Amino acid sequence: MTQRYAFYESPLGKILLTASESALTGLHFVGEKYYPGILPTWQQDENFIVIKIAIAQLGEYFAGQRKSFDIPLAPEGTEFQRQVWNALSKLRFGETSTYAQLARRIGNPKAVRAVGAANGRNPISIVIPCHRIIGTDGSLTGYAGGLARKEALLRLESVSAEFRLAS
Amino acid sequence: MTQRYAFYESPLGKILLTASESALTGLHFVGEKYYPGILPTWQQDENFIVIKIAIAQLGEYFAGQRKSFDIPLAPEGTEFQRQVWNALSKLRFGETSTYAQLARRIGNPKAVRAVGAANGRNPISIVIPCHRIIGTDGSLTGYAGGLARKEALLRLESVSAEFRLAS
DNA sequence: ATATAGATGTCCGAAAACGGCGAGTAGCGG
DNA sequence: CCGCTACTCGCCGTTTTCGGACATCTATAT
Repeated sequence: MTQRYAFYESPLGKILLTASESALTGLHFVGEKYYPGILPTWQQDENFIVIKIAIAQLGEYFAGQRKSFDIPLAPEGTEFQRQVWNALSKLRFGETSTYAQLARRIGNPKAVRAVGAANGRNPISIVIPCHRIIGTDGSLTGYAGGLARKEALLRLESVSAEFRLAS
Repeated sequence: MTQRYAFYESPLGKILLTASESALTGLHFVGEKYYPGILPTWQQDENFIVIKIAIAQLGEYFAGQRKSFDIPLAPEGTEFQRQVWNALSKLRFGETSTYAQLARRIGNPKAVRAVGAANGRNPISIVIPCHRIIGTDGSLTGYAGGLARKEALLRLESVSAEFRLAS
C-alpha cells in the first residue's frame, strides 16, 4: 500500500506524518520507540490534503489554540487495539484517565496490562491522545515518545485548561 | 584406473590426497564420513607433481598466506553434482553462502536438500570450498569432516579476511 | 521401477516471554 | 497507627520462539 508522508517540526521534536489515500495513518516522533521508518515506495508530499490539514491543526494545538482535532483517521491494528484507541479518542482536551478505567470502559476490566500495551502501540500520537492515560497512583508510567514528552503534553493541556477556567 | 596418493599432516588432522594422471581427484580427512580408503593397486607417491603442488598450497593456505588454489581438478560425479561443485568453486576466500542460494544459483531453486547431499559428496574438500555453505538461519548444519573442522576453516578464513581488511 | 534417506527451508500451531498495570502484603520510619 | 516504599502475583493481548509436519529433488539401494 503506497503511503504519502511529510515531516513537521514541533516544539517537542521532529514528527513524521503518514497518510493513506484519504486518511491519516501515522503520527510518530522521529526516533521514538516504535518509529516505523519510511519505505522506499512511499512518496514525500507535504501538500497532500490530509497531511496539510494535520500540520495546520498541530500548529494550532501546540500554540494552545486548539482543543480537538478534526482529521480523518485510519489507524491499523487488531480488533482489541482499535477498541482501545476508540475509547481513547473520547477523552477530551485536558482530561486524564487511567489504564484501569480504560479497561473497564471497553468492557474488559481485567485486561489492564493489555490496555497498556495497546496504548503504547497507538500509531497516531497526540491526535489519539494516549498521553492522557496515567497510572492509578498518578504516575506517568510510560510513553513511546519518552516520559518527558508525555509530561510536556499534559502540562500544555493543563495550563491551557486552567487558563480557560481562569478567563 | 590407477591412482597415486599421499598423506599430508594438516593442523586439522591427517589428509589423504589422491590424483589421476594429470589432476587432483580427492582430498579427504582420514576417517571422515565418506573416507574412500586406499585400493591395493594404487601407488603412494608424495613426489608426484600434482600432489606436490597440492601439499605446498595447502601449507600456505593453513598458514593464512593463500586465498585461492591453482591446481588441476578432476572430481568425479553426476551431472548435477558437478554443477553444484562448479558453483561452489566460484565462492571466494572468506565468502559464505547458503544451500538455498546455491540451489538458485544453479537454476534449480527447489533442490535445496539435493544440493545439501551433493555438497556432502564433494570429493575435494577445502579446494572446492564446501565448508563455505551454511544454513539460511546461519547454523553450520553439517560437514563430512565434522562440524569442528568446518568451524575451524571458517574461522581461519574470517580471521584472515579481517586481517586483510585491517591491513 | 520404486522406495528411502539426506549437510534444507517454509509454514502453522502451541507455548512461553513480555509489557506504558493494579491490588495486596510486608517492612520501615515517623 | 499512618503513610510510604518495595515486592509479589494475577491478568490479558501481542510478539517471539520452538517443534513438528510437509514439500521438493537427487542419489542410492531394493
